[in-house]
Amino acid sequence: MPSPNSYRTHPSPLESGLRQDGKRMTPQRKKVLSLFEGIGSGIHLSAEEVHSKLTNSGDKVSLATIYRTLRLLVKMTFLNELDLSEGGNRFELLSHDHPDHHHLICIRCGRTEEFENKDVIKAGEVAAKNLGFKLLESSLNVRAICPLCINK
Amino acid sequence: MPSPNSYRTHPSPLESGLRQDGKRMTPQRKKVLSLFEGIGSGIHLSAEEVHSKLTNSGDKVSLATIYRTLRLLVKMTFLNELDLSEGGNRFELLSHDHPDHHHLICIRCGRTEEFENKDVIKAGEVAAKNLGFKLLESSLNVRAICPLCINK
DNA sequence: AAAAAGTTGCAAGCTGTTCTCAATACGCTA
DNA sequence: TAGCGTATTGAGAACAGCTTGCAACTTTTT
Ligand SMILES: [Mn+2]
Ligand SMILES: [Mn+2]
Ligand SMILES: [Zn+2]
Ligand SMILES: [Zn+2]
Repeated sequence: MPSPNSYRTHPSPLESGLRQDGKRMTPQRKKVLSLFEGIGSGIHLSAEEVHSKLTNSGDKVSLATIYRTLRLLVKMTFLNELDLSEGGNRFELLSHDHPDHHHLICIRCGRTEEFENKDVIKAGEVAAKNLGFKLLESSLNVRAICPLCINK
Repeated sequence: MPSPNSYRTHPSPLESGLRQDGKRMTPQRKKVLSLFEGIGSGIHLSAEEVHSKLTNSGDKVSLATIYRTLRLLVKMTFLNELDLSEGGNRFELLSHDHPDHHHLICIRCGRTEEFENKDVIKAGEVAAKNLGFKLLESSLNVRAICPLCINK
């Protein structure tokens, strides 16, 4: 009689995505994606932060692998990569309800808030069209000072 | 009889801006700003490019000084600093007729076009206001592929 | 079981930028 | 216009963030 573990379990989206591209599921890849999934959307982590969060929870994944995995997960559209300027790029879970949001960043403390705006998306589309460019993505970064940092 | 040079000439905006802050006018600073003024607005140069343009025209300014000067000129609002991602920040003459324009960047060849859009500016203002942030500046970067690069 | 192919960790390397510090230049004052 | 105090420079070391080469290791395929 087969043990419970011998039943083939449904492959996760990550696993099937990897498989159909000749790539392999590894513990490292699962850990990185799980971290983002556990933490939820709206959180913007640097590679270093991903590394130390995993390290702190006892999972050792080398920084090089973190970088490789983040790149892969972005290509696979599990994550979104942000260039908020100041101190390295950041990554967030790609949320399918808010795919096209923008960011308001406090340049003092780094606090980052999200917002959506149809006109901004339109503006990018119009600009690309007018000049005959094929649009990939547009991102609005608003640099500002948050209420807590204003009098410092 | 005084030579023509003995007449006190009007200090340039650069010079007077520097003076009132205890800073000094130097040939290096003048050269960097003149390069941008000569080249006109709408050109987005990296620090390396500024360095090699000056070097090629016989003016030797160290790269460290280029970086220091660019930072200074940004603080003095003669230049605008752009983070177009990919390969270093860029600098442009701050044009007072088009202070708030945005950029459409070809990710293949780096060609960068400018456009203006009132709604984008509004979007940044609204977002900052809603969250109680003090707005500094907002920039929309549209990543795209230009007509020349589309079939490559 | 062996071979093939993908992945990892480590360390070295790279790029863009800042910093350290001795030498130099600027601009005020006498 | 010589002298002085301070700002600035150039050269290179240092740094941050990220990528790469490679040997060891882990799947997967045959
Ligand atoms: Mn976000
Ligand atoms: Mn511009
Ligand atoms: Zn803040
Ligand atoms: Zn192009």
